[in-house]
Order: sequence, then C-alpha cells, then structure tokens
Amino acid sequence: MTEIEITDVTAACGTSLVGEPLSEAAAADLAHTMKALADPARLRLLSIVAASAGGEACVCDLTGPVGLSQPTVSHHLKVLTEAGFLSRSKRGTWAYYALVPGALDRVSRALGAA
Amino acid sequence: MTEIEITDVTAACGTSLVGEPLSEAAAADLAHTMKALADPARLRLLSIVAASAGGEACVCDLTGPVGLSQPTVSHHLKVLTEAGFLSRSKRGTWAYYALVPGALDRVSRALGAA
DNA sequence: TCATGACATCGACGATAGTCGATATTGACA
DNA sequence: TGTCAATATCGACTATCGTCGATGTCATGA
Repeated sequence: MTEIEITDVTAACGTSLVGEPLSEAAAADLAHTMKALADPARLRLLSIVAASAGGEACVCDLTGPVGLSQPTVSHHLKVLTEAGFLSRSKRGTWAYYALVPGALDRVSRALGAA
Repeated sequence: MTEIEITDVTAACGTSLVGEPLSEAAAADLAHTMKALADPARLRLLSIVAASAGGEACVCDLTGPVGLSQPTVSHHLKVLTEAGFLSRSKRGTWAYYALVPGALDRVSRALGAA
C-alpha cells in the first residue's frame, strides 16, 4: 500500500447486506471497514472522542482511559482515521481527533437498516 | 472457551458508541460481535443466505459462490451462528442456515443509529 | 541554538485468525 | 448391515494483528 486511503467508509455506501449477494469487491471493502471497528480499544477510543467536550480529543487525553501505550493509541487512531471514522487536525504540538459526521450511520445502513 | 456462546449479539444491546464512553466489558462484547462481520467471506455468506429462496441455504449451496472449501465455509457459518447472526436447522443430512431476525439491526443501533 | 514535550514511525515479538487436507460423525437408503 | 453423501471437527501452516520499546519528527519556548 503506497498511499493512504481516506474516507474508506464511503466505499461501502450504497451496498446493503440483505438486498442481493455482495460482490467480492464490495465484501472486501465492507469487511475492511468493519475490521476497523472490530477491536475493543478502537471502540473505546471512538466512544471517548464522541463523549469529549467539543467532540474532539488529543492523544494525551486518550492514553490514560484506555490503558495502552502512546504508540499503540496512535496506531489505533491511524486505523480509525484511514477507515474514515475519525478526522485529524493538528494544532501546535497537539493532534486533535474528532468523529467524522455520518461515518457510523453509513455502516448502519450497509448492515441493512432502513 | 468450554461452552458455545449463543445470541452474542444481544450482549451489545442497549449500549451505544456515541452516548457515553464504553466500559471495558461492553467494548469487548461489541468488538467480538463486530469481528464476526469483519471478514469478506462471512459478509458474502450472510448476504447469500439473506437472498436465498425461503431465507435459508444449506452448506452445499454456499461453497460454490464463495469459492472456499467446505470445512472453511462450515467454520465461518459456525462463527456467524455463535455470534447470533445465523440460526441452524438440520433436516436430514442437510444443515440449513437462516438469518436471525433483528440481529443486524441491533448492531446498527449499537453503532449509534437512532 | 538547544532542550523539551507531543506525536508518529519503526522493528520485533506473541497471539490470533483464515485456510486447507484428512478424518470423524451423522442420516438416508438399498 | 454396509455404503454413500452432507456436514462438522481436528491438526497444521501461514498471514495478519495488537502491543510494546526505541527512535524519529516537529513545534514550542528559554
């Protein structure tokens, strides 16, 4: 992989699990998106960011609550960002992560919810 | 793990990602449920079962479309069944798998959708 | 310019997951 | 009872993932 993929979650938009059989490509895209959510540390990071004041949090605010090292937290945030669930804005020395609006809703719809 | 877990998907019911920070246990439960959906083969199996006539399909109808060996398909179906997404009913020599109604909807709601 | 602090990247390790061939199990049928 | 067909389980291999310590990068401020 030579380039960073962004807004991966949009790739699974329009496809629905319960409609017709997923193509091989659509299944791979959706699986890649779901894989970003298939980790307890990443789910907790998402929920903590969502519950933070201003809807954003920096890495230093996240390492404590999840009980993981700074490199590990940074890695998980990168996975979530590349999957299209988080956005990153660097201000000074700090990197603030925020939920991408509608990203989780797109996954919900891909799962067949109306 | 000495016992088979059933209706795993119900464990994540009532919790929402965007509400308040997930507890360690809730995150582990939801991650386990999402992990069952984080594989292209399993997503295709779910969609094929959903699109089958009568809403159910036997293993022999599934090995061909997904292009995997019979033991591998059987393994994926077991994961989906233990996660609460599929139900298994054996009639004669055949094992028919069907979608568990509402299972995917519960995941959608856990993701924060209204 | 140099030191400090926040974050990202690297390299490595152990654990887990997906896949297969071989084999066991179970039900149907002659 | 014996054979065959459908499915499940087992054992092994490979690949991928989560985690960490060490190090690199960059902005701030003395």
